[in-house]
Amino acid sequence: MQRVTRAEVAKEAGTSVAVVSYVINNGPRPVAQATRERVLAAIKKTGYRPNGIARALASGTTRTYGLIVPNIANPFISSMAHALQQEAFADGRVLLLGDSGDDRARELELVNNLLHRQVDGLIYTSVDRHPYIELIQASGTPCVMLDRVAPELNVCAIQVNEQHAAYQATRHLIEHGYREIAIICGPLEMLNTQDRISGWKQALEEAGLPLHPEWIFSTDYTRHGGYQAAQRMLGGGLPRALFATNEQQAFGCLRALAEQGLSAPADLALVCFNGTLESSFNVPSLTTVRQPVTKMAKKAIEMLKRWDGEPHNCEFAFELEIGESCGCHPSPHARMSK
Amino acid sequence: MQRVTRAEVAKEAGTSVAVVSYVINNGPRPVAQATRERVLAAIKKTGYRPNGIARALASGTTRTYGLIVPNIANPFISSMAHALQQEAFADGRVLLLGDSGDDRARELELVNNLLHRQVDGLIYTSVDRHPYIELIQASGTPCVMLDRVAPELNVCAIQVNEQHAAYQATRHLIEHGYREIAIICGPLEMLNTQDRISGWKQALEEAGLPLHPEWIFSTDYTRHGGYQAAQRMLGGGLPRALFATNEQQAFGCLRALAEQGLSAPADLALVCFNGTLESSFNVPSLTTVRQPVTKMAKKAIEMLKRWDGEPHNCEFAFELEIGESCGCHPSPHARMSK
DNA sequence: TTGAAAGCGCTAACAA
DNA sequence: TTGTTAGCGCTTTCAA
Repeated sequence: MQRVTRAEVAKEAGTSVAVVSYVINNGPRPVAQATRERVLAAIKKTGYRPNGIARALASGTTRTYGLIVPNIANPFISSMAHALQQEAFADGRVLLLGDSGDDRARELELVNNLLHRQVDGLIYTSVDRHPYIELIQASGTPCVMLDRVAPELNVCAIQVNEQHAAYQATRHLIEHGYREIAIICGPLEMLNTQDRISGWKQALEEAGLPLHPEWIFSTDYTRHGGYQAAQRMLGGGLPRALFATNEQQAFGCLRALAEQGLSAPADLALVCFNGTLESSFNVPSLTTVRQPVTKMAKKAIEMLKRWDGEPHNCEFAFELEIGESCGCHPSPHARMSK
Repeated sequence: MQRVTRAEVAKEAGTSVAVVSYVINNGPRPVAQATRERVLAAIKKTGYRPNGIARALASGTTRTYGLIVPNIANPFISSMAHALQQEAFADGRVLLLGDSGDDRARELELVNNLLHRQVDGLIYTSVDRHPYIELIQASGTPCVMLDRVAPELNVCAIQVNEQHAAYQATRHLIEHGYREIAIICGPLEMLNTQDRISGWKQALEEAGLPLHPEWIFSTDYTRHGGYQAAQRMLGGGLPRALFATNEQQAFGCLRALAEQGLSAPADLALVCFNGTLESSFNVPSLTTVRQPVTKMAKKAIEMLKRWDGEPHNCEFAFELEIGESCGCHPSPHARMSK
């Protein structure tokens, strides 16, 4: 296994172990050019590799961030994870991945696990937006939430204003002239579900449009959830437009529609939340609220680096990406039937 | 920060530090019931948390596996990562995520980085299937490849027989009666591209069908790649059927078709490789080669646990999931036009 | 059943 | 500029 240690390199180079460290770390002490070269030669000759664990123990930093997410298989989350890893690596760190599998108990285990591992920071999205903040704060570990959490928890968070985004998305449907606008949303007890519903409501009320409570279809944030919600919707009077609160629900919904011979935007205009590249390539492409994933990732890492223990809340501007599903652009389907 | 150490717990409990360890680890020595309770009380009182890094240094195991992938934002890969994390966690370990960002140089950095971190094992998919095996073997770190690699590299690998899968997928199109069958594939220098092309060829030759070299559309394994390849394809004489060598290429292709008012399976029958849940929910759903992700993840972790240094190669059975894109089932589109 | 103490491989303060 | 050495917090052997 990993046999060679620093002592052997020092012996080989005829120096002390400290000098070997100075060479490897480019500090904190200067090393004479000649000595440095002897050390480098010795390292090459022995095939020495510094032991990251020993280093972490002595230096007090693991050069590791923890990332806790509900489910890495969600494309929005994996694209965020991708961006975070790129940023973290630029900072010389790698990510310890904690995938809760949409399970609250598992999430708790992961929080504990990653804290024990002395991560230098934690980037955290809770399964149900009831995060285990006390644990993290008690450990003194820097932490950035990637979600809205209850304001009374004094935490750092990075997010877009989801209520406003939901409002804008719904506004967009209203500006199309649609008057019957339903919503497929996540579990009602989740804070972000509540935000998105409330943005939707606000837009409807402001426009003096009917707000049918039976047009709130709560379900999981999954394709299957969207599919089932849409089936329930199809069982009643079909609204003219729909706001789906994530991309996967939107796809599930489109599938359910198609199975009844219906499609967007012809039969139901659609906008959704947190679109990824999938939204742009889908047929029809989806009109969607886009979060600036790369910028947010950059900021998250920066907040961990400049940690001061204060609860900063950083809000990012979202973008409403116009696709074909709302009816703005002629969709390929439409062209097809020409 | 993390103040409390084992020494304080020992003092609080009036025992030695060793006993505290015995209690925490349930061994290797038995501890008297009364003592154990005193220790547990002391732990609770002081809020002590074992330091995972110190533990790793002393015990020689980090309880961590490294995962190196080309890009976590690829849905097939993220679903594999999800499954791997679940399995690893059941084994008391977490994953260090190394996302190469489709960059070969970055991949090398990550391999080195994770090896230095003394991961207990490595699960590795190379960007271009030319993995840095020597480095890993030199470190003695257990490693399982999730890809076919050159047979002369003596490594552990888990995979489906991609050539055979490509053959079966193409056979399926042939059995539909299609005679003009193109392929959108990845970069030609990649081993898995070659395998998939060769399965496609084999099926065509066996059936005595024409094999036009200009019907091999090589591109990136991305949506955009598939999109561009399809545009090139549309510029020439359109084949009747197509085998896309991953799911993202298939989606990109469908998009390009739609923009010309064409769709699958009516204008072009389509099968693809490595479908995920997206394939099933897409309209039309995709006929696709499915890898048994969960089983493969289980096996990968097991191989790392039972590491013996021998180069085992473990082949899994794939499944051809029939969707609408090949023309087997009436597609929602078809129904629509009824 | 428990205590003392020798590492694990490195960082960095202190001395020279 | 370089060498010596005391930790970092834990595991585990050796003695008691």
